[in-house]
Amino acid sequence: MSDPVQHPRIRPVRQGNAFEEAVERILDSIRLGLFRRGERLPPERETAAMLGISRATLREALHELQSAGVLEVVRGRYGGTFVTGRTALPDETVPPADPADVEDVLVFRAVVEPAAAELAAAASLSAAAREHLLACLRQVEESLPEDYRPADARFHIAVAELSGCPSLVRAVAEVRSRASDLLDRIPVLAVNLEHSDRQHRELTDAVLAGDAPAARAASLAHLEGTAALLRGFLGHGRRSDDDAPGDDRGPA
Amino acid sequence: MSDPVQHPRIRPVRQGNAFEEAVERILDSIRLGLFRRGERLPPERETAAMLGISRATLREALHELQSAGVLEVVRGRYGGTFVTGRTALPDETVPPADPADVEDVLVFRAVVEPAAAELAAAASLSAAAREHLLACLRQVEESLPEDYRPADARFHIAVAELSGCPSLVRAVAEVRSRASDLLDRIPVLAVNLEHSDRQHRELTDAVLAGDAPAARAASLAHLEGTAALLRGFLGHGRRSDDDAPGDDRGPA
DNA sequence: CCACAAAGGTCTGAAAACAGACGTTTGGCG
DNA sequence: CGCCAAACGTCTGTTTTCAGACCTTTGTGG
Repeated sequence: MSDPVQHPRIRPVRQGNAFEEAVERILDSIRLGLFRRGERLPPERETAAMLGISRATLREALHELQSAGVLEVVRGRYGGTFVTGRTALPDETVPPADPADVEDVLVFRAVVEPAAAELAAAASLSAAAREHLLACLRQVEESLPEDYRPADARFHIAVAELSGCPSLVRAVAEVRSRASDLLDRIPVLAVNLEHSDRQHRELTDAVLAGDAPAARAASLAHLEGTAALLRGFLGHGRRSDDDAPGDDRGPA
Repeated sequence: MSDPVQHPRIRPVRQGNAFEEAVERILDSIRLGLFRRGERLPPERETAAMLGISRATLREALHELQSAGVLEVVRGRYGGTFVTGRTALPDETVPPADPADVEDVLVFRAVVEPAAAELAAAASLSAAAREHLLACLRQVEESLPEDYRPADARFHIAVAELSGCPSLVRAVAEVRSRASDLLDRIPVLAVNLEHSDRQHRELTDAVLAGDAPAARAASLAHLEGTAALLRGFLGHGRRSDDDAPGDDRGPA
């Protein structure tokens, strides 16, 4: 009763505690490469304001992350909350993935990421923006395998940022976080990284060249690898082409 | 400092009270035509669970909506919480729209709605699903002008539901709600409705025919009307074509 | 007429979250 | 050396939210 898809707005206004949610968000940001090893989080008051929670609640979250070894806190001037690089929580259990959820993530991702790439290519980019994109690209290429995922995520979010559409950036970041959760459940093959790097390069070139259709196509192609992997390990193998959005890249 | 787009995951875990948020969500659902005049909301316990809040908090929200004349409550068996049709809160002030937000809504909408239409067309639809879509279409066509907006929203959400991707449905519903807020700020021209109805018919036909590219194109074309309207009244008139996503509908 | 089902109505004590003032540590600068 | 700035650290009282038991209303059906 009460199919949730029939009530898309009647859904949780919060997921669990403010405190747990804060832990998740910060961890997410680290796992997405938005805060890197050695970097400092914004001051507590600022972070609390960004999260819309009180400083007391934020501090609970920071303590949790601190005792998990994810963050280190330094007092005094030029102090702050620093990222260690560790990203595992002690109590993390990995429940089996729901195939419907896998499909949802993959489809939604195939909607928002290519669109973001297309918009990024269509936008007029400042020199600084171009440089930033290239920097993110280099960092993926130079990252060690264990740091690959965050660098990769950060690169893709950087692309989305160039779209100039904040809602789209949020959507990309969120779906990517969900995808990462799923990817954590399956083994990583180093062979794929090189292939991935090539695709990143293509995507970057298309964006910088202002070639929107090419950027869209490159993004889609890049997603297909992950999609196949996840569907193979976690889904029920529904791989017909006709549920892929944006299949207008082929001959019309 | 701390550009929000740089921290897409560090954003409010809640917007205001649970109670206010609940009021918003329910009102949203009514405005989106997901609950119609005379319909009954799910039982309090169920709604509270769906919203992830306690029943006490939900009841605060219901009381607010009740005293605003939006809801009517009937006790006893076959009782429940019923929608009156009124959708205005007493204290609603309309702050000027932020042009950046207008642009964000329009762009994001142009990303998710055409994608949803495309997926809906590509999906294999049950007879019931087809019938539901047609029913929603008819209800838009038959709606009185003052009920047009909710019927219209419901139709578009129905299309999104056919995509089979819950995240996409949520995204469509949310962005449509934001767009409605903006549309409330500008005058409505009855002339447009007929045009709109034609486009709805085209979209429906494409979806039912399984013609994904046509569905995408129809959806995009339909959005352009609203987009032009909103940009004209509220934006700063940036109307170059090259920031429209999915412009692959024209000759490549 | 009575029991039951299905809804809303009420109450209470506990837990979570908040706001905001105030304290402490540390490094730079004059 | 002493002051200041910019962080984190602590505390207190209040408000919000929760969980869950229990009550009341009302239509149906035996």
